[in-house]
Amino acid sequence: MKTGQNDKEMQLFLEKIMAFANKTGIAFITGNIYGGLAGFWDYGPIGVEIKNRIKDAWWTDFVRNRDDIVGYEGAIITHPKIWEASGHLTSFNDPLIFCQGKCKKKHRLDHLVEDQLNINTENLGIDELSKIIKEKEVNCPECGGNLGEPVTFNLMFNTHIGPVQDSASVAYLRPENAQLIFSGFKNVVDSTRVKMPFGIAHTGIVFRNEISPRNFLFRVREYELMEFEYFSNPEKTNDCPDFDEIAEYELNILSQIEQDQNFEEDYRKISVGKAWEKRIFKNKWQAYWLTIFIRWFIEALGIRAEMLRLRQHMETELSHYALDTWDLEYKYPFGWKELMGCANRTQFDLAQHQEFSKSKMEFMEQTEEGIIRYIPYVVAEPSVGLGRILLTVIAEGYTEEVVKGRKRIVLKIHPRLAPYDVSVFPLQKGEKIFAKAREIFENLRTDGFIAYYDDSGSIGKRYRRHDEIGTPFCVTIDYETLEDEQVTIRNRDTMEQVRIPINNLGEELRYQKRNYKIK
RNA sequence: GCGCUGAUAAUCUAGUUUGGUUAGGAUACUUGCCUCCCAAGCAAGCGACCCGGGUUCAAAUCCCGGUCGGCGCACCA
Repeated sequence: MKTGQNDKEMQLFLEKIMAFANKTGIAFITGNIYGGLAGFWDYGPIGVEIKNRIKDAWWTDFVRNRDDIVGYEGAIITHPKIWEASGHLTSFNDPLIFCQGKCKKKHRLDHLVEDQLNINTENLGIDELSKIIKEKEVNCPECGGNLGEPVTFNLMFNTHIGPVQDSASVAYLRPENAQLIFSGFKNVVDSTRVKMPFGIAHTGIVFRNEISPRNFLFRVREYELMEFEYFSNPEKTNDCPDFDEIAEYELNILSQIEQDQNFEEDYRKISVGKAWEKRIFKNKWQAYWLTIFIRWFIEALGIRAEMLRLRQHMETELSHYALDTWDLEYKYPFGWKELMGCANRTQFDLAQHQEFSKSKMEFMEQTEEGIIRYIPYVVAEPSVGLGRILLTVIAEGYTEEVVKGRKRIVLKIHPRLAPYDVSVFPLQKGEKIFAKAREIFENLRTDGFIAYYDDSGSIGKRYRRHDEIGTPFCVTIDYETLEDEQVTIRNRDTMEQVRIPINNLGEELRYQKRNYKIK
């Protein structure tokens, strides 16, 4: 990670991005007229467009355009039993105790009892733990101070169903979407003709009562997750027919090995095929999906390859349900951080739901030997926060250039993600030229483009305004247009202009959008 | 959540040390004039001391509490 002066620069960059997002109508802290609410964000007119287009790109590429993934959307307020089965009710409820002495530090009550007294705490509740601490007169391990009364730290938001608020009416706002996919698994299997292996995709808002929200849109308490669970026959978890097609793809990797060795570089380069041969990945499908997503971020969203890496979780880092987890990390202004997570969740969740609900979670498959039944195995769970992609896309795209001695701010984002496809300007004032420009603008809209019309200020000012929000193309109508039926297309990144017949306009814009390359 | 630190218009900022005039400037935005292929110029307009309490004749300025941000620690199923 960078140090010294660079740290300062990076920090200033994040602050610049936040001010930029505010100025251009991308994102605002919610309730800011009342001072703001930490960890919750509102999206403005430009932000909501970019956000929706990112979501649309994801859904189009991973659900609509694939034969092996179907969609699902669960309820936000969830059946409480789901979180008992998933383990969230125990692992999201941490018993904590605060030092009342000098250091004021916070300790996990269960860890304290385990470390200090060597007692297994697995089945002990907060009251029992508290009693043990008092009986054995355990003090703060940091400063020896007295410990106060324990509190429960619940990372799930809860609410009550119905007007009576008692313990029987408690329900939780979902902290992840995955459990809605698992608990709805039978619904999908029974209502559609899915064949193994296949995925169930889900997008939607989740709620986590994070302790300290930080870094703009990065760590927040309410955010939209886009993910799918990819299921396989547990006997065939490495049967990945398309793997060979991507085997040569070069990945930036920081596996457990490099982290154990305190590897000095940010990552090591290796092809996914070689990494699989060396069993750096534990599952072939997981390697496949991680590669597909790396490629998606680079090619479909325009993120620079050197800003992305795959980092494997250390054994101690793994969640209770995961066999192996990889983070797809982006080099944010505040360091390498998770953009997407991809866990191998095994059969854990479906088995849990089978046990708790008494419903069979088995999948029936017709094979040459006859019908076999099994609990499907989740080989990969690519799960990504929409807000984090938005932050990444803005951080990647935000560019300052000097043009003729003046600063030009350009949001160089992929045209597929831009809030407007095209903006239409009449070059001069005049009724005829306005009418022509309006006509072209309306035709572009009819033709399926998200278009904007602007006739205020100088032409240069209009270009700059659209550079800032990332509009990739501006079409200018001048007096000659009225004679020769030609218009000028101006490119956001290069500022170059081409003059083409109006009849070819839609086709040309579509071509340029499809073939867009970020330098 | 703890510690350090900060908060002046949509944005950037002067003023806060040492309380005292109508809180100054730049950018952006709106309107008009002029110009028309890269934020030109001129004129006018719009717009702020984070919230609450205290001290004082008087608070943007001093004190206390809160909110929000940044950094460090902790947390990140």
